[in-house]
Amino acid sequence: MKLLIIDDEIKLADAIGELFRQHKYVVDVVYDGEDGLYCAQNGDYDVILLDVMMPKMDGFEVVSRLRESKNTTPVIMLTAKDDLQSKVKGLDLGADDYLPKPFAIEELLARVRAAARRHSEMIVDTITYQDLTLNTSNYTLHCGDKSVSLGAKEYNILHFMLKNPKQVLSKDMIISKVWGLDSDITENNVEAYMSFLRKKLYFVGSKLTILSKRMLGYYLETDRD
Amino acid sequence: MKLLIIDDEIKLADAIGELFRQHKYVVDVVYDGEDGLYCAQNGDYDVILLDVMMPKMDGFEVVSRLRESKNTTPVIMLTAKDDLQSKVKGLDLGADDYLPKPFAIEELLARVRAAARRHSEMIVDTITYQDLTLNTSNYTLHCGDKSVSLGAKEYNILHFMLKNPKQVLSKDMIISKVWGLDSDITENNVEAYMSFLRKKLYFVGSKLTILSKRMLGYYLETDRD
DNA sequence: CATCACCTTTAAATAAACCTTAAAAAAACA
DNA sequence: TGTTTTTTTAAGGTTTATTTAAAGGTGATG
Repeated sequence: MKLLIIDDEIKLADAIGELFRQHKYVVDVVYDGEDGLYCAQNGDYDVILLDVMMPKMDGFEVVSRLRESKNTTPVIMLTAKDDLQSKVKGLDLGADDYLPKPFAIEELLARVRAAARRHSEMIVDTITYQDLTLNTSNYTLHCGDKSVSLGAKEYNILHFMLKNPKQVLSKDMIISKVWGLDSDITENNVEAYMSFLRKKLYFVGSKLTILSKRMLGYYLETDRD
Repeated sequence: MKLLIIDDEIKLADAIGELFRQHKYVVDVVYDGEDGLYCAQNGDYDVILLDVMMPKMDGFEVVSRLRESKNTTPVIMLTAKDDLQSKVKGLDLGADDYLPKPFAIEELLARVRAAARRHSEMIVDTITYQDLTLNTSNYTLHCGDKSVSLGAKEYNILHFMLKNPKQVLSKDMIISKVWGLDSDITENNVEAYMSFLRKKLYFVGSKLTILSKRMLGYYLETDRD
């Protein structure tokens, strides 16, 4: 659990930080909006606690810019103002929750937990082409109800091919993509991996096979054709 | 609903007691910190109203000792002081809310209700995946009728894994989540903790094991599979 | 149809990644 | 304070993805 606290009231910010550390969180504390925005965009936080009234850049602007940059980390806004107007403004700009100061410590803890829980509705990323689905979060290949686990190199190669289907990919291209430009890997290496991958495609029962075009490279295609 | 009032201003304390009795609460009233602590530890209250400034033992000490003894009954602190410092102090020591005197009757009633509700909602605070249950309020791991206590690092790592099951989590991800971005922790550190956690999973008899994918990371899976 | 260049597959070797453990250091606790 | 627990460091042993190598295919070309 990783938390970012952005508040210019240094003592309060530190006290909250300490509180969450006692609750086993990893906590970063910054004291103004600019630093806050920077951290928010570059650290991988579960929740951000954001004060509204701050010098340089206020909380509204921070949350607004954060959302502009497509960051979806849950933000709980903290403010002395209890008025409906700023509450609505904060929520409209993309905040997830709103807690007027002074707040009860248990409530803060609870809201942070709740926000983190809501957000961690896991996103499983996949790439699909024809009957193949490559799960990019656990490196497995699915086809129908069968699946196989792929090694790092196998995964990278197949990922490359699935992202460029119908293209003939040369061994050089594959080498530079998967091993990097300056590697003393031979083309036989690619050939060996193609063999491994063919086995796995066969194993999961895909209609797709890896075919080669002499001198040119490899591509995916349905086998009876 | 059972309420404990601890306040050395006898008339005020009795008046508040009467008020809550009118609202169907069961109320105990005591007039100093020592008696207050004794009652708080031995009675089963839903909420405790605690004055800060008292002879013998002040409110800070009461709440601090109460929390030391692992009692989690919600405490609302009452005080003449409206300053941030004593507020933060109270909250840090484990109080749940803070109400400066003089206060509006309606607000007091509302806060007591809110505190009681929150506490009862908060009793179950666990993450479960398959046969594992991680208790997030005392950092223990349960499986069937066995359980183990986890250290902070073990807890954070397992928490991260339980929240993202079926995902392969790289060592980098784990390091930045658990130790923070700028730490000079090595990957071997993560490996060591995986070993500790594996022992504990085995100890509680879970069907889940931590598996690793070379070059990619770690994930949870049932062992026979 | 013989040859050559390229491709495929497999099995064994290798080196990098991973695991475990012990012990030192640091932090929490009492 | 001394004691215990947790965290970090370090080292040697194990595993396994990756690489190498070598033996057969394949098909285009003369």
